[in-house]
Amino acid sequence: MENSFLSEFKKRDYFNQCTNSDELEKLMNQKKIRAYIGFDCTAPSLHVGSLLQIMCLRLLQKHGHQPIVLLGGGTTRIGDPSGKEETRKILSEKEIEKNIKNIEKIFKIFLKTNNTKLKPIFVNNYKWLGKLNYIKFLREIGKHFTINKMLSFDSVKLRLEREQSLSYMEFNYMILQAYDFLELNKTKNCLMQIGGSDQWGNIVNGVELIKRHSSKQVFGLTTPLITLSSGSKMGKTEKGAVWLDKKMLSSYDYWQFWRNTDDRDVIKFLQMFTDLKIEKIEKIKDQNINQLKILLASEATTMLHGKTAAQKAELTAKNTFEEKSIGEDLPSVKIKKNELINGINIIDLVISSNLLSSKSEVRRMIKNKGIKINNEPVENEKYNVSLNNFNQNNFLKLSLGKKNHVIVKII
RNA sequence: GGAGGGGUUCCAGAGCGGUCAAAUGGGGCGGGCUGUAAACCCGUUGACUUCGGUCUUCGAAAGUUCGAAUCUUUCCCCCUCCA
Repeated sequence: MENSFLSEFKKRDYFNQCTNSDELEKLMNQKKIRAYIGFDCTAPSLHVGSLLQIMCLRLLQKHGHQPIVLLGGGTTRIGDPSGKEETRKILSEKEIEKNIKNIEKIFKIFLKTNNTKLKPIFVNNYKWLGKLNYIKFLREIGKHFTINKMLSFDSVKLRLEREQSLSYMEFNYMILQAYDFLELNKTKNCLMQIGGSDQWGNIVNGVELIKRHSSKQVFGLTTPLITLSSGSKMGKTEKGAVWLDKKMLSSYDYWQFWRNTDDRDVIKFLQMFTDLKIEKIEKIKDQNINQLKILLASEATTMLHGKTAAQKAELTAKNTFEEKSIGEDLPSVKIKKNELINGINIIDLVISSNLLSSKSEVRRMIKNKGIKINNEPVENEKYNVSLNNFNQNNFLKLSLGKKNHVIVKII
């Protein structure tokens, strides 16, 4: 019989590779298991690039399996060479600890549950990696790895082929990740590791290490690398990374990110990043594409920021784009009434509203008709904004291009 | 350790004494078209400006020169070949 978790995993296009599909299927049909994914803690938050992995953990939960979230305080101190062309900067201990705390919050939102048996288990590998004894480690763990094989892994091979230096420290990363899996297997009875396709090598190492060291069978499962139809990487926009954190990216901007999905990616994203049933998506997939984008945006935003925030974002978007009026969820800046008596230069207003940071750029935008006040392009950089520009509610809409709007309020 | 090649604006990559804030391509941004999409077309892409200019940029520092991204010296970093 086909396993429900794996079957949905595949239907939603999360599946890339598995170390042993048949056996895993048997196991997951027999009992509920624990599986883990490791996350990098180099940034103060995660961004959409990690969302697929988070969704995998949600899916585990949905099918009654318990997720383990490994926040790699230890491995972040080393740096994964997979897919990296260069050694990346090493963060201070303090920064890493701070990042871990912050990232944990994200998981508590996505993996919220009342069932204590399914609550995510948080582990920090610094706890065990931090106190490793080098000699003991080499004898117990190191002996299971051959250099010959390690050299053949893409993460290492590519770096060497390109003749980019790979430090001994980074070279050890894969061993440490394998050791993490072993440790989690021993202490938490973790039977599976999931990861992006770039983690395949690292995951396989863990599976093999456990087989050799403990003679147990565990599994590895990877998700595909999501490529956008436009060819670029998922999760980057003009404004930078799409963070999964209100403080770093507002719920409105998050909603907008999904709303602006390329037509060709909409169905795929509905499958991957919403909880909508596959059958339902199948049914609605020929509906108006813009309606589907709104659905996608609202579903994705609800999951992270809650229903209220999602509705607010949707309403604001409707007001802003369809009715060209003002939505309350738009960012706002306040301005003192007495400053307006003599008028404020348009350039200064744009700068103080944080739409742009350089005056030259504002001038350029004005030349290109990219700055608008209440939907009217500003024609001259010497334009003065005065009380006349505000509506009866003391609001004014200041726009940069079509998508960036700020409400200016008089106080 | 020896011999060569190189470090240029977000990236790739030209320039090799003045006409260089630096070709070209990519990316970004803005405008047009549209559907807050894609494709396409146009503009723009160091900062400040009283729009005359001014200031800071071509690995770092010092020097030659009226004048340097371009020449010299020292230093730092990367690559190729030899040992």
